[in-house]
Amino acid sequence: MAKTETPGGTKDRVLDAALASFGTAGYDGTSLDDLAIGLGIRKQTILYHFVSKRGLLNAVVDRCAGEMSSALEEALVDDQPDGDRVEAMVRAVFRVALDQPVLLGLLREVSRPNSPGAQRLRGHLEPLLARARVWMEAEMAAGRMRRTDAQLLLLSAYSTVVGVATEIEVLRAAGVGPTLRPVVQRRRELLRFLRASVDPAT
Amino acid sequence: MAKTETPGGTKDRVLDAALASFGTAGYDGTSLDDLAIGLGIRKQTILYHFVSKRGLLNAVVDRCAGEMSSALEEALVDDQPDGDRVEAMVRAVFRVALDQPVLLGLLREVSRPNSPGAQRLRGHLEPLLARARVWMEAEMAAGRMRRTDAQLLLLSAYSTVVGVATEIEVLRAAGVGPTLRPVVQRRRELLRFLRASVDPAT
DNA sequence: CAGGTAATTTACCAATTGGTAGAGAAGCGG
DNA sequence: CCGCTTCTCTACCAATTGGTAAATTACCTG
Repeated sequence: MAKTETPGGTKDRVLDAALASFGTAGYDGTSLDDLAIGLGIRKQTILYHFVSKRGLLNAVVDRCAGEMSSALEEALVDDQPDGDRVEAMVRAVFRVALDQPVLLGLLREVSRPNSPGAQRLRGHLEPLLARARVWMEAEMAAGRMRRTDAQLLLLSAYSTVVGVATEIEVLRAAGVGPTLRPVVQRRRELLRFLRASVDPAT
Repeated sequence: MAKTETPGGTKDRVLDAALASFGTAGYDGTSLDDLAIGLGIRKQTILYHFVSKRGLLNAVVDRCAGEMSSALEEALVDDQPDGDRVEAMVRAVFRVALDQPVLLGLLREVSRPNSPGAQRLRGHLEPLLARARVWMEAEMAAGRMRRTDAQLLLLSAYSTVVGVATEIEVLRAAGVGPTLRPVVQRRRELLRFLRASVDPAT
C-alpha cells in the first residue's frame, strides 16, 4: 500500500524539528521532551513513530543523506557530459548549504567519530565516495587530472564544505551579517583549490 | 604564594581526562561520574576543584586556548623577522595537532555555535584574530600581500586546521592507518592555498 | 600536640532522561 | 453497529544527571 507520507504529517514535522535540534544542540543536547513540547505534542508520539531516540537520529540521517545524494546526482546528470563536473558538484553542495543550513549542522554533528549516527552516515557516503574515487582515478590514468591521492583530496573537499556551515555561524556571531558574500567567496576559494589540485599542467 | 600546581596533581589529571572526554564524547556526552570513575576518584572531588561542570569546561577551554596561543607566540617570536610568518604559524598549529590530537577535538566541539564554552573560546581567540587581521591589513597596504578580506581568509584557514582533526579520525575509521602522510599532505595543501590567497602577483 | 586549612569522601536529593504499558480517539470496511 | 487499524495521549518508572551538605582524612605550622 506504501502510504506516500503526507509532507504535513506528524512524522515529517518531527523529522524537521529533530534535524534542527540535532544540528544545533547536538544529539546528547536534544531531549525528546523538549522536542515534543516544541511541536505541541507528547513525547510518546515521537517514540511511536521512531521507536527510540536512536531510531529518530537514524531517520534524520537517512533523510539528509538522501537529500544530499540526490542533489549530487542531479548535478551530475543534467550537466554537460564532460563539463566541469567538479564545479557542478561543489555548486550543488553549496546550494544545499544555503537552502538548508541546518542540514550541514547535522552533517557536522554526525561526522564526529564515536558519534551515534556516524557509522550510518558512512554507510550512506561510502558508495558516493567510492564512485568519485573510481572516476578520479580514471581521469588521472587518462592524464586529464594530476596524479594525487583521490581519497585525501575528496576528504579535504568534504571537510571544507562542512566547515562552511560553522563559518557562517561564527561570522554571524562576530557581527558579520548573514550575507551571501562569505559563502560565495568561500566557494570560489574551494574551487580554485580543487582546480589547483587537479590541474595536470602543474 | 601562587602554588605552581604540580603537574601530577589531581586537578591536572582531571583536566586531562576532561579534555579527552569533551573532545571525543562532547560536553553533553560527558558525565562527571564516568569521568571520576575513570580517574579512580569520586565525582565530588571534581566539583570541589571546579565548582560545576561548566566551570570544568571553562578551565579546559582556558588551558587549551593558552597552549594554542603560546604555541603561536613562540612561532612568531623565534622566527626570522620577515620570514614566512604564515608558514611558521601553520606549522606550529599542525605540530600541536599532532602532539595532542584531543586538543583539536575540543576545539571542534567548542567552536560549534550555541555550544557552552563557545563564547569563552571566542574571548581567547578574538585578540589573536584581531592582531593577525591588523598585521595582514598592514601587509596588504604595503603591497606585500594581495588585497583580500583578512577576516574571511583567517576564518577559512582556521576551519581548515580544525577540520584536520576530524579527518585524521575519519581516515582511521576508513582503514587508513594513523600515518603522518595525510596530515603532512593536508598541511602542504593548506600552505599552497594560503600562498595563493596571499601572493600579490596573482 | 593543638588547630586550622586543603583535599577527598560518604550520604542524599531534585530534576531530567529515554522508555514501557495501556487507555482512548479517529477513521474505515463490513 | 462492530471490529480492526492507526495514531495520540495519560500514567508511570528506573536510571542517570549535576549539585548540596556534611563528615573524614591528610597535612602543615606554631
